Amino acid sequence: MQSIQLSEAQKDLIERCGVFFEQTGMPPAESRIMSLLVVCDELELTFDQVREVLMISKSATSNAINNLLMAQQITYRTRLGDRKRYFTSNILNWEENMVIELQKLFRITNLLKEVHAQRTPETVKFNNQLGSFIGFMEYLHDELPKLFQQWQHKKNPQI
Amino acid sequence: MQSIQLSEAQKDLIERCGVFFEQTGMPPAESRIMSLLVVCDELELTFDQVREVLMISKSATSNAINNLLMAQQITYRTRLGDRKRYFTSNILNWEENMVIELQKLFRITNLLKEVHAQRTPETVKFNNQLGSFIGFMEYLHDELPKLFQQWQHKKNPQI
DNA sequence: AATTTGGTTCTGTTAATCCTGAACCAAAAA
DNA sequence: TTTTTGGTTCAGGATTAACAGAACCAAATT
Repeated sequence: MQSIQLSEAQKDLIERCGVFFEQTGMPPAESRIMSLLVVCDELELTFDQVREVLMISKSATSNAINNLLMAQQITYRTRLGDRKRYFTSNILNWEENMVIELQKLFRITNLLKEVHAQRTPETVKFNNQLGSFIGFMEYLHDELPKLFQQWQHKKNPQI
Repeated sequence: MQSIQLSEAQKDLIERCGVFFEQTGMPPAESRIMSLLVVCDELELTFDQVREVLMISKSATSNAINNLLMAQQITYRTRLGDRKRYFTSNILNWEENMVIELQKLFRITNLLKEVHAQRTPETVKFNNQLGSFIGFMEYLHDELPKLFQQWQHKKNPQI
């Protein structure tokens, strides 16, 4: 098995990115795998390369990888005549990811609409402020896709 | 102690909003307090009202409230000649909150810049895509405040 | 001075998370 | 047919999180 090497700087960066992902609620092993796949020189790593360089057990590696696959955070490809899977970070498919994250964010808007609808009419100011917040969320929901298109156009003016 | 009443619809809504907050990484008790304070008819609740209606212990209430205060998710006011604190949701100060959330989001941009800076020059396409992602995050960082201003202007055209 | 109020802090329990190591398995290779 | 490869699944173990209950405390009230 071709084991991979990391510089001290890379190891440090993986740990720090790992902490970031942990702070977003991702478990430690998954967080490090995410980080490893963007930091290391190799574009794709096998199960065993991940396991070895991160020094985690096979079962932890298996579960973490499968969770990341299900969460669409990583992908893999295969090669003809080779049973191994070659895993890559999905961070560069960030357009899709961002859409998913935004959908999550806007779930709160729907809940807040329910809250707004059931509130006592007594608290006029509170209700108005809540309505205003909901309004802004809906504004964002409409405008963010446009912002994305503008950015694409700025990058590729010919389109 | 003036204990508060909730309709069945309100109880259900509190649980569902609570689950939403839990999914963002907030502990159960804190999640329910957050939800209670936007759903219930009263604009402000005391320590004991929260404790009683949510059926949690004094210590759990104390810790949850103090965590929410530190995280700026709730606030309280006091009344002259009254030792109790009256807690309110800070969700309507969402402008500030959104700025804080965005700062968190952009912490990943800084990490990704470090990743980009240390990457092997061999992987040209990957590096370019990473650079492109960073570019979009920085674009968002610049444009989101403008979007917010546009919305305010749309709401209050006289300003 | 004793009690009540409005909490905080400490200790212990339960429950959940995250991991290891071992057993296991199917497909491929020897 | 046996062994190796590339994993998965299962049975615990360690750590951490979240809460309850009780003791505690200072300020105010009686």
